[in-house]
Amino acid sequence: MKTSSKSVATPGRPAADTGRDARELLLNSATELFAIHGIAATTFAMIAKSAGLTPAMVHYYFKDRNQLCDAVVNERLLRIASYVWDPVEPDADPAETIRGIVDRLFERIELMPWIPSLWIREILNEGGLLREKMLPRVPFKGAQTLAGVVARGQANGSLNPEVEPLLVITSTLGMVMLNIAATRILAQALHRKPPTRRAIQRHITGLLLNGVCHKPPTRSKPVSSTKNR
Amino acid sequence: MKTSSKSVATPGRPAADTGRDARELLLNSATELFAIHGIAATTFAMIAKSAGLTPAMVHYYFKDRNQLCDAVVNERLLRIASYVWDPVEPDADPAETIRGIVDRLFERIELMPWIPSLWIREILNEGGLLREKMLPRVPFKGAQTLAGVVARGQANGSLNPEVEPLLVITSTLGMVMLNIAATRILAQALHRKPPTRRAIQRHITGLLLNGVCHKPPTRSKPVSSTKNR
Amino acid sequence: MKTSSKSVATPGRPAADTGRDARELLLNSATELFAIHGIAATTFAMIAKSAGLTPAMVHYYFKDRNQLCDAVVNERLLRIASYVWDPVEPDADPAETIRGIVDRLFERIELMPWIPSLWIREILNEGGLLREKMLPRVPFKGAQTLAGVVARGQANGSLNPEVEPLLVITSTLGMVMLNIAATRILAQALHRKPPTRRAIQRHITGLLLNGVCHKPPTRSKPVSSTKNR
Amino acid sequence: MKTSSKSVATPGRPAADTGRDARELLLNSATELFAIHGIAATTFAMIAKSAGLTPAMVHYYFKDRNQLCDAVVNERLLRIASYVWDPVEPDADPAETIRGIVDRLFERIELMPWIPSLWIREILNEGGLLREKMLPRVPFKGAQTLAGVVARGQANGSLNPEVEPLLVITSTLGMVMLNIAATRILAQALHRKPPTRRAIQRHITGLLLNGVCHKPPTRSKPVSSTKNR
DNA sequence: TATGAATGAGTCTTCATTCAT
DNA sequence: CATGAATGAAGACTCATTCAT
Repeated sequence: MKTSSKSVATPGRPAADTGRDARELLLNSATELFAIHGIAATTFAMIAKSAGLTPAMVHYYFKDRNQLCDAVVNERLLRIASYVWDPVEPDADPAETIRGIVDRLFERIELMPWIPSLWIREILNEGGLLREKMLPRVPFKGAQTLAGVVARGQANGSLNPEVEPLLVITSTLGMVMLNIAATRILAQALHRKPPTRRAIQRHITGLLLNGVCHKPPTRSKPVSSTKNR
Repeated sequence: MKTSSKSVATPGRPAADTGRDARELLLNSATELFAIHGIAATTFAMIAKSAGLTPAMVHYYFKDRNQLCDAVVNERLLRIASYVWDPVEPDADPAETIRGIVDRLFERIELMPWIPSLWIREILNEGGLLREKMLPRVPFKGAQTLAGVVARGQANGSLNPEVEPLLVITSTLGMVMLNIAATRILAQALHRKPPTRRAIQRHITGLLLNGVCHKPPTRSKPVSSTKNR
Repeated sequence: MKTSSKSVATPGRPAADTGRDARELLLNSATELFAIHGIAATTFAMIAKSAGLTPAMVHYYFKDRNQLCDAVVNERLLRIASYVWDPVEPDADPAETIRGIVDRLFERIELMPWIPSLWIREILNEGGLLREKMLPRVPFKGAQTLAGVVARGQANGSLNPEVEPLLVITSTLGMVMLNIAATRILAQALHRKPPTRRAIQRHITGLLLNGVCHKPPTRSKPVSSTKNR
Repeated sequence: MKTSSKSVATPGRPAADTGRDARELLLNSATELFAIHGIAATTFAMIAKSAGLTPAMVHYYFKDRNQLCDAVVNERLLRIASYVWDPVEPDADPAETIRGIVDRLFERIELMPWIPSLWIREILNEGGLLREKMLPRVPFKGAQTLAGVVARGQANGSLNPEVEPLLVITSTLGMVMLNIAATRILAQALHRKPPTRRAIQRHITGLLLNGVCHKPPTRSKPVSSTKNR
């Protein structure tokens, strides 16, 4: 479902929370359009039209573009970040940790396909308009934990020593976002049919684990630990 | 005269005499601003101001934004693509091939730091405004050759079988672009000093070669050097 | 409210309450300025100023110049054309038919003095900007009926055989439009006082009927009157 | 030929009067474009392009649009006016006088097809940009002579008394200009083939003479007195 | 809560005009 | 004589924002 907080139309109170619905609708439209066209190039009119409402409503609920961005960060992006990073544990196996991050990220992207575009455009990118909003609020504990896990593994001698622990964070996130974002265009350019999502996931996990962990992990278990949903 | 003072231009970049030719100046400004703010959000006034000229000059030389984009593609991006991909050979060693691509790309980015941003924003990204202009013109032979090299290596049993040959293309490019783009923000967020460019390059090469090639390549030679082109 | 105060509008003209509705005001201003300066030379600023509004309002109601022209055609010109041509009957007397057209046209021009200029400039003229919009929508049945009436009269031997039935259409319309448009300039150039509208009408009717009908019509009734419609 | 004063390339003097040629070329282009698009809507760039020269050249020869208009009036329009009106004689037969004017006008239009459009648009029309330039310079003696001839004929009782002598001037000019201008559009709208120029001329002469002169003139002689060239 | 009207500021674009060459 | 470069001024058009209803 798109709007997680959609009212259940309590009988008796005809449309008391119509407003919340409209707000969610607009926020969804905004997020998707931000991903496709970029934040700066998305007009209030586009958002309103896509939500079947008027531009004045966008202004009514979000005041201006800046506060709309705040809403996207708080009510969409931060939740995703928590979902992905919070389960990371300091004492876990490096391979399992990375695999878990990749799996959870894939899972979220399946639900919200705008994630890679928006992340690449407006967070990763220099000049991205959500960068400064996200930075102070992202739960970096998870990310730092990952870096720590890798560093310790390298100290053990069990991980690829050329890898930079800090960059494992960006490489992991980026590998997922980027390959998903690039798949369609690549297949189209080369006139081949695009790899399935499952193949992409296997590629990423295989490449990352192999690349970071020096020796290929045991591959007895299936690609995804979350039962490849 | 316009052409008399034009130097013999390094591919992908006008040259040492930047500042002589208004057109080149504008094209440089445009390219850099496109990378930072995105094409749609970059106004002619911004470009002109950054080049120390008037907005009308932008129209004088490029007519409209579309043709300005054409110029960016033809006179900047395509040259870079050729430089990176053209040397790829069908019978080469997979590891050396990947290492070469990474090295050449790093080299270009050193010269033109706007490359990762622009590539991510406007080519890779869905809705990117240079996508449709680049696609039909990119020299895909090099990219396909890489995929072929990897596939053959997999058939040999010498390469990681989980890797998808097609995605090695995006993973290689992306790994470079993305880690460079993300490095600054990551260090800033975590309050550590950013990895050196050399460390980044070692990380990427190490991760990729290890990830793709199953066994780490001989590491007798230094990670990478710009002299091996 | 926009519609509640709208009067029952004389055809071809919004109504008595001009000034209430910004759209009507703008359309009136536009039509008049189009007649005086030509469509291409009339700026939105001119229209807005003449209506006491802002240029942005023109865009608000009409989007662009093309749609403004559509409105002029649909809400002004076509109504006039219908008013003038619809009453033409196939079995009527040629003289009475022509007289009727002239009279109705004069009547409309009295109300909307911009008609001749606009018609000449933007419909009649090669390159006129309303030509292509009007052509497919004008009620040509009336015009063709006139041509038929004339042709039949010529077959009878009762009308001037040198006259070309098709050109009677343009000659009738043109004679009116043109003499009205030219009167002021002519008098001014020759330093005489301009003929009255009534004298112009008598001149046109007399010249046309005499010219087309071979023998002067009975002149017992006054040249023309607006009561015979 | 288009350029009446085109240099004959005197042998020995390679291109001394190239300039005159360019000027004539530009003046021709300007005149034609003025007729089609209107003066205000014709840019220097359009004129230059149509003449195969640069916009700066237009400025070089004519300084600004106003002086370009002066040139059109002095070097084109006034000559035509003289040609048409100068031969009018005070004691001539009214019918012959009108016929002569029509014939000479047709003759000029055959050579310079832009005449009707330009005359209608920019002289006849209220707001026409050549109006004020032509007015004080037109040889009105001819026109006034025509009016006098008609008035005297009416006093004799030999001409249609309903006709206004002053308006015979405009009606005559206008009948020609307008029917020529309207013919193509009319035929196109009604899906019939347009009348030949000869049919148009017969229609006009027949209508005018019959209309003004009360009794049809003897039609023993051919339509045009100038041997219908 | 919702909207249509209204607008000022800003962007793209065109154009006449100037000027150095 | 001729041109390409350059620009200020102005036009079309967009858009976020305000406001009355």
